[in-house]
Amino acid sequence: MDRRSKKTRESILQSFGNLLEKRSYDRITVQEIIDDADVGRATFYAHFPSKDDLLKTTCVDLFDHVFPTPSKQEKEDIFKDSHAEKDEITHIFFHLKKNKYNLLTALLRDGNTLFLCYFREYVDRYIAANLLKQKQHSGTIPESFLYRHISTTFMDLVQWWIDDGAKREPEEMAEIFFTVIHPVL
Amino acid sequence: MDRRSKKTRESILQSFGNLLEKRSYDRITVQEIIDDADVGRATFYAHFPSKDDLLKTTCVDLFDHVFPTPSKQEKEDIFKDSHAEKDEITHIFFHLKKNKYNLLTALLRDGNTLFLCYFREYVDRYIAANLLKQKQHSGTIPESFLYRHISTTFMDLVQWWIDDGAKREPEEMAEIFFTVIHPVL
DNA sequence: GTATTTATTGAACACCATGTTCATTAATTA
DNA sequence: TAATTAATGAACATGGTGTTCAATAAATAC
Repeated sequence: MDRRSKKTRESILQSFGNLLEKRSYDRITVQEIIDDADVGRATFYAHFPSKDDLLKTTCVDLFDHVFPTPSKQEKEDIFKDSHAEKDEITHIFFHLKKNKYNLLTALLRDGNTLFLCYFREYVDRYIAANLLKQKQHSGTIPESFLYRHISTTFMDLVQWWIDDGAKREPEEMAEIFFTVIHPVL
Repeated sequence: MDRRSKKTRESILQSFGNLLEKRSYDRITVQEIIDDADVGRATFYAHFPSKDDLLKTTCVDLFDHVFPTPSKQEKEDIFKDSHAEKDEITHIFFHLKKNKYNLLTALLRDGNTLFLCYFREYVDRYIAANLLKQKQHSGTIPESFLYRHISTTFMDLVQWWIDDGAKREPEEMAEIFFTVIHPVL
């Protein structure tokens, strides 16, 4: 890719991230972004068709770092024991704290509907791929609600953790998650 | 109150409700509301300082119908057994289906952040007042997350129920709620 | 090194939505 | 009947999004 394109794109994403830490998404204007990124208006729209698209790209960047795709050696590990499951969740909390933590904090605090949709998309996929391997049908709880409930609980736990300053250790968070979720599994 | 004021106000709220069933909140314009309600622009702003304020009024109207305030004979019932708790939740699901069901469906489908804030406000208050009477401290789960988790689970269950067409009976919903929640209480 | 392609620029523009103002008119209440 | 209160609509200020285009600068191909 052209060096100019790359620089422009990254400058926009960077500025957008900075601004998100100061203002909620709705209250950030394209004008502010391009002023901060120091690019022309037309340039912005050459890279991103809309502000919402910029948010989308940001979310994809973010979550692709956080939720590993089970592609490589892990593909062999289809039959995991429940210990491995806990390690998986612990791992996610590590990632959440390490990669783009400020950005995630800003987006969660904001609570924007679009962002939450992307977040849920990734969590749903991740939970389905890693936590629902073998399950017996519980009596009272409809399956479709159960799946949803697990994703929702995970998202809610992340939000609570970060609201609290992400002070607790990843291991402890995984522990809490399974304490809440295991009885219904 | 002046008959004119009352009529205008109700006409606006009615039209807003109608429109919410067709379009998401963000995509409804004040112009559409006043066209449908057949009132002047200045009149609209004499009644509601902003579109967001109209949403707020709508939410308050809605939730005040759904979540009963424990004011009258119920004040005596402070020491409820767990059977009464289940009846309480059943009761809420009845209300949700009976009162302004279409409006609620529209607002939930939309998923607007502002609406969800009001929803959570009411749910938090309700759960705190009716479900957290006597509780022993569980070991692993921090109390502040537990409270939040119960509210979130309730909201999520309502959303799932309504997405599914609210086909299930209120009693069944209360059953599901406690099956999910009781293990952590 | 020159030519060609590709990206950036900025200013002007069209568009649309919010919320305000005000003088006029109509309904309500005293 | 007089005084108050509400409704009206058109014009307006403001501020945001996204587009266009001709000019310019940088990157790449030859």
